[in-house]
Amino acid sequence: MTSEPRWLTDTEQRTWQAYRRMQLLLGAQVSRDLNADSGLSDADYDVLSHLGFSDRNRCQISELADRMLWSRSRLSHHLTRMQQRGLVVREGCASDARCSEVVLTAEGLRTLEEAAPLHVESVRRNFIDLLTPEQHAAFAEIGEVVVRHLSAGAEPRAKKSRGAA
Amino acid sequence: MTSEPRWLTDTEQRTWQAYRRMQLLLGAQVSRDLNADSGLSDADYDVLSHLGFSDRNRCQISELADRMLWSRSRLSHHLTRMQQRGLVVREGCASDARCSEVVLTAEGLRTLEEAAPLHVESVRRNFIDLLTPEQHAAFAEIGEVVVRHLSAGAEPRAKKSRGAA
DNA sequence: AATGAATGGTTGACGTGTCATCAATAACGT
DNA sequence: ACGTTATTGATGACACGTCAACCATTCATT
Repeated sequence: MTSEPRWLTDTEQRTWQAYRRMQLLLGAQVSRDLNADSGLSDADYDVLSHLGFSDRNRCQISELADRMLWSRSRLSHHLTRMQQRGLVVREGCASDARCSEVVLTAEGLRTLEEAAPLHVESVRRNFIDLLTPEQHAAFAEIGEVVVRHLSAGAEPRAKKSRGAA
Repeated sequence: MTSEPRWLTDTEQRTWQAYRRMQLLLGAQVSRDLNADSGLSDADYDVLSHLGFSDRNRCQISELADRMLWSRSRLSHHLTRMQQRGLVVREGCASDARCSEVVLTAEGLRTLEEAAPLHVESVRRNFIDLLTPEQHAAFAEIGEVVVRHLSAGAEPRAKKSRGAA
């Protein structure tokens, strides 16, 4: 016999339920806002945002996927769609013919700059501003503990930063 | 002029990032475990679980959708797939010919009972057991605050429990 | 009883995410 | 130089969620 299964205590049940419901509702609300405000999906915004913070608004595809914790396939599919909408373009890479880069188009940049403040407001309204400073600290701490635990398990996709390091 | 956009402070940024990453990684890990252990998706487990806690392992479809915070359409599609796999069956309702009920099959029940302890273990391993009791309390509190805020916005789909209340 | 509105549930089309696979290219050992 | 292996990225098939359209039934009003 393996050890008796340990069910969740009431307190633990409460924590897990709270998390699941928060995740569901918060995600839905922020997505809804984003879409209503800017016509973007969560995924769209993530891509635009990551590119906006990248040097010269461009990034190699694999690196972008890694930074976003997305699969390459998912990113590739999504970029195809965003390219069709004129938000980004792919460009070949001179030094390595296998590589491609994505770049924000002018429209992509404009879209991002329009969307960002509204998105931030939504995040504030539905989450950030609901928490006391103490709760911020506590929450961030918890999140980081969990992320650290989960990142430890998955070996970090041998990042061969050629050149530096 | 609308007011100057308030960006997130570093602390707030940290909270938001922690949340997003935790959500991404934790969801992925728990899903992976569930699928590896029991061949079930998150959605599958949720349906089985809700039915398992229902009276006589059955539930009216709309009510189930409401309890799960799913759209009727989503549930209908998913039930079709689960029915094809033999986990649940639909049955008509005597008192109101519009209604249908879903019932766990014997196999569905067996699957749930097999999956549940493993799933609980996964949740413990990747989340619950990483938190101190104080963190549990803090986290649940935060989650509930957010859920309360978000539920307040959405008016609650007038539930008219007719017949067997 | 008859009409129209509301409710329960299904369906199809479409966009998206995952997985396995593939072509092209690079890196490496001989 | 050659062949082998790893890596980058794209693609097709499939599962899933959303949205709008759609029947069937029931309720409300007359």
